[in-house]
Parts: sequence; structure tokens; C-alpha cells
Amino acid sequence: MTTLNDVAKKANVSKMTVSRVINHPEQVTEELRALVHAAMKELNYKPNVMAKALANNRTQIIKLLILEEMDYVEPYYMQLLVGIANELDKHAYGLQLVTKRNTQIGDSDGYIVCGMREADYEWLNTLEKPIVLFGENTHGYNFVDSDNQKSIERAVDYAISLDYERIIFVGVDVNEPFAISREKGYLSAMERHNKYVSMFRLENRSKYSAAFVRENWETFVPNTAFICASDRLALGIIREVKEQGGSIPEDFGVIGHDGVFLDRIAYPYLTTLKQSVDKMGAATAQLVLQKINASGSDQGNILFDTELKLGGTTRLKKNQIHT
Amino acid sequence: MTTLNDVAKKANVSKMTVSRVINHPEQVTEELRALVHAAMKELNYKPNVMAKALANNRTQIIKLLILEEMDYVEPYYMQLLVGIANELDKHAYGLQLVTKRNTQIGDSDGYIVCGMREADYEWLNTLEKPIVLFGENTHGYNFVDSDNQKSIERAVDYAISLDYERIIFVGVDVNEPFAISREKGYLSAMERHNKYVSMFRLENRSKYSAAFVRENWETFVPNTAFICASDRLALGIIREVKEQGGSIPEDFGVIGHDGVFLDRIAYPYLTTLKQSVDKMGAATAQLVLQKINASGSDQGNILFDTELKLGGTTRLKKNQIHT
DNA sequence: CACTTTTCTGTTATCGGTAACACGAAATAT
DNA sequence: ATATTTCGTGTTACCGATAACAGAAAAGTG
Repeated sequence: MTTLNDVAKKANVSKMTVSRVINHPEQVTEELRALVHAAMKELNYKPNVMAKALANNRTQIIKLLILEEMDYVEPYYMQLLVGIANELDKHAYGLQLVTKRNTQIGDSDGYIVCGMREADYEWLNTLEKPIVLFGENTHGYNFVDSDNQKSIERAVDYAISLDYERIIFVGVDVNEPFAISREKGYLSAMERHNKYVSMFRLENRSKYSAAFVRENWETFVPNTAFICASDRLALGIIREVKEQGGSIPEDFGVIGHDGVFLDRIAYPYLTTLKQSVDKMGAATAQLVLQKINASGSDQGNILFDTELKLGGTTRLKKNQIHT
Repeated sequence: MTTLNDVAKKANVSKMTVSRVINHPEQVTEELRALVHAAMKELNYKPNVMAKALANNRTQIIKLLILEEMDYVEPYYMQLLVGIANELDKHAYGLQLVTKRNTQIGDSDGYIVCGMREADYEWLNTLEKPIVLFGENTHGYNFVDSDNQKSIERAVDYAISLDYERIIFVGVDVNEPFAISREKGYLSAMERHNKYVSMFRLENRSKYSAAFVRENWETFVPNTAFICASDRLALGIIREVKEQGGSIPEDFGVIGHDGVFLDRIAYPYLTTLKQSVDKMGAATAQLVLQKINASGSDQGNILFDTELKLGGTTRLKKNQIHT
């Protein structure tokens, strides 16, 4: 491995100059800068991350805290992880995963936290390094999330544009900001369209949404769309509507939310609001790193739009050809 | 942060002695050892990983290479990752994820590789640090995997013990060791039971196994069990058997393989061979670390047994009560 | 008892970087 | 023209650990 020193000799300068070229190039004359760059290229110099970390009193490690029980972890976590890890990689940062079971967490330069519940916030305060959350929150932590409200609004608009008469919202029964935002999206869109609202909250498992359909089947009339706050719930709806003999998508439309993996498991493929989870992961990583470099100061939040991904659980628009 | 030096002062020894207590305790008298330990505890000393890494010319980083296209990545990767990451954490190692898109991979102390295809081996040889594969292989790389052959053998045995008359194997159509081992398991069990084999290979997607059932429905007679090489294939089988009006589990049994996530998506829950993916991940991590400490020398392989996890897609045994 | 060997602990140099200071040369001010 | 500042670079010390060597004390030997 070539070191700063090797480059310095090659370029006939001190290693401090080389270091400066890398970290504070404006402090070095253009002439020397060019020399050093040439030497670095020629020797294929790669900085030693550990040495840098030691000198800067950094760890070059970001901890990813997953506070949910792993049993309930949605498949999109994998994509999230890949997004985060790839981004960190680019900046020579390593990732350490911390799940609920690891009680003690070692040293790091910053944290990314997912699966937060209200109960966790107090504990979160005890962490001393910059923190970014994956998922909206009302506690002032910087976060990255989908624009949940807008997302559901669009789903409602879309369902209505397909001439579904009744629009039912099947939400998840947790008192968390993302769930509330999705409900808000439903309510505000319904108000815009001047329609009667019909909203339910269920635990986020397909068997509960299936049971929900079974128990209320008689109250559902054809030409209804179910807007679901998760693909998981949507899956149960589809299953039981079919079971009851309802026809999808003619009499009953179903739109899910998340668009990672589960929507492709459904048959037919689920129409869903797809989150760009990998991009969101990358953005989250960037946000922590940014926050670290800014000594932990506020860096704002980032909201991503979801993408309406059409499957076979909603009607085609007039004149539309199925792809 | 307390350093070696702080501890040394507290214990009235040189920092070298403290370092020895940590790394080569047998070289230090019991007396001093106790002193040092007391000082470490009192000051709550945590070694600085970066400094250690620098001194040892290590990076404290393991790269996880995922060579599959992320679209096809099974949900169990998440569990695997958690298993690996938790284990690395314990040993102060960080994880870096490398997917196919990152062409150039930075420095690390070792590699864990998953999703290997035959075509990748040549490239793999160019890596210079210890490598452990997740997944059996015939190229001499140390690996961790499930005992695929034994696993399917047990599935066949179990299906027969439930008095299913015909046993059909639905394998995945790739020429990889894991797939071949699973086929072997089927063939050897069938031979033991002296039964006619009936084996198929399909691309690993539920729509293909569903199509398979649809196209061959007339050739299937009641009292048949489908042993599938993946839960994904099993899902398609269930879906189409139901569609065709076959009754599960009375006339048709279905057993999947993997037991992560997908089996719980199925309705009814799938009977499947569950891999302890998180434990396997931990074992994989241990194996690389071990290999690193042994300067890359051969460390053997580790095979895990799968666990038969009963769902509603197989009959109950006589006298068995459904839990 | 003197002489070698072993055992234990401390000293020094090093890993590959960076910050803080030092210092000569060039630029600006008086 | 001299005093003062700015600029650009090199020197030194240090981040927190470890290996290699050094040297004193203890143990073993004849």
C-alpha cells in the first residue's frame, strides 16, 4: 500500500502538503497541487481510512438501530439497508447493525434509527452522536420518509378517476406519525371529492384484513376501492374478497402501499404506492454524514414522493392498454 | 474516553503491560493482571478500535458481497444480514455491503460472499483477503449452508409418514450446488422408500409453479404431496391447486423450503423447512474472523440442519392436535 | 558462588494520518 | 525603504494502540 509519505517523496514535498491537497486544497498552490495529484495517480494512492479515523478521532462507523422486533420487519428493510450501506461505502464509512437484542452499543460517529415507537424517544435522547431517523416523527429529529399524506391522497384520486364509487381506507392500528399522515391523506382527499369517509384501523397483518373483509362482507357493495396503508393489509383484502366471490378489479379495487416485494407476491400483482426505499436509504446515509460534518447541527428533513405502480387489482382506465 | 495510558497510570504500570493483559495475558503475572483488570473496570476502559486497527494493519471491516440481482433477493437476506452484523459487532468489526453495482471494492480484512454463480468464481479468485461463502460450493471455498440434501430427505420422509401416496419434487432450475443437493435429497429418499420419482425444474417464481400446476393438472391425482425447493415455488403451487379446486391439505400436500417470511404470507401457513438464517449468518461471520486470525488457512465448512415447521398445507398426523 | 537462562516489565519506534506551530518569502501598508 | 501582514510550506507532536528490543530480577546450573 502506498502511503502519504510515498506520495510526498514522489512529488518532492512534505507529507503535510499532500494531506493538505486532499483536505484543504485551497491552501496549496496550483502548481504543487498538480504535482501531488500526478503523484497520487501514478502511485494509485488510497488513503488509509483507519489512520485518518484515528487522527480525526472518528470511528468511520455508523450504527443502524432497528428497534422493531425482527419478526415484524418488512422486506423493504433489505433495500433500505442496501441503500444505506452503498452510500456509506462511498464515503469510507462502515455500517454496524444494532437490533433490540444488543443492549450495549459501542462507539460510532452517528446513528440511523428505524422502527421508532413513542416509547423509545426517551432512550434515544441519551445517545450523544448525531441521529437521523428513517420515518417521520414529531420530536424534532431529522428524518427521511415518504410523503405519506400526499401518497394516499394520490391513491384516492386515482381510485376515483377509475370511477370506483365508494372508497374505503384500511389503516394500520398504531399511533405513529406515518400512520396518522396516511389517514390524513385519505381524509383530505375525500373531503376534496366531497365523499363519505369510511376508515378502519387494523393490526398490520394480512389475516386481520382478511378477517375484516369476512366479517363485513355484507356491508360492502360492488364498485368499491380499498385503499390500504400497507401491502400486507392489501394482501389479506385481496385474499378474502376472492374467497367471498367478489371480482377484482371489476367490482372491488385494491391499492396497497410500500411496493417492495409483497406487491409481487400477490396474485394478481398489486396496484401499490411504491417507495423508492433504496434511494431513501442513500438519502438517509447522506443526511447523517452531512450532520456529522456539521457537528450535529439541524439538517432538515427529506420527503420522497411515492410512485403509483399499477398492478391487476385496479381497473384499467378507459382506453388504457395493459402493459 | 479513557485510553490505555489512563489505565496504565491508574494501575501504576506501563501501557505495554496493559496491552499485554488484553492480548497476551499469559505473559503477565497474575498480580499485575488483577491490578490492571481492576483499573480497566474502574475507568470503564473500551479499547479504541481504530488505533488497534492501525497498529495491526487491519481495517476491522468485513465486506459482504451480494452478487445476485437485488430484484431476486429473497427476504431471508435480511435475517442473514442481521446475523452477520450482530456477530461482527461483538468483535468490533464493521460491515460493508457491496452489491453488483459497486464495481470497485475498497479495503477490508475479509469477505463474505452470497449469491455466487459459477460465472463469478474466476473473479472471486482475484480477491486477496480471506473469503467465506454463504452457500455450498465445489470450488474449495469455506462455506456455511443448510444441509440441503438431508433437509429434503426429511421432507420426503415426513410426507410419506402422512400417507401421501405420490411425492412430486419441484426444484429450481439453476445449475448450482444447493439446487443439486436438494434434488439429491429427493432422489435418495425416494429410492429408500422405493417409490417412483417425479421431478421437475422451474424458474424460481411463483407464477411459473402456478403455471406448472395449471398445465399438468389432469395428471395429478389426489393424495399427492409437492415437495418444493423453495417457498416461492410452493406459494405458486398452493395458489393454483386452490384455483383448480384441489383441496389442501387433504388431497394435496405442499412443503416449501426456507421458512423465512414467505411461509407466513401463504394462506394457510406453509409447511416448510426452516433455515436458521440468523444463526447461519452468525456462524458465517465467525468463520471469516476465525479465518482472518488464522492468516487465511482452511477452516472447513459448517452445515446447519433445517427445522420442519408445520403449517396448514400438510395433513395432521393421526392423533395430532393442531397447535 | 559466579554464570547462564528464563521471566517479566518497561522503552522506543511505528502504523498513516492531522492539527498546531514555525519560519522564510512575497505582498501590503506606512 | 522599512514595518507589518499574508501566504505557502515544512517541522514537530500526537491520535491510541502494538511489536521488537532492552534490561533488571528471579530461577536454574555446575
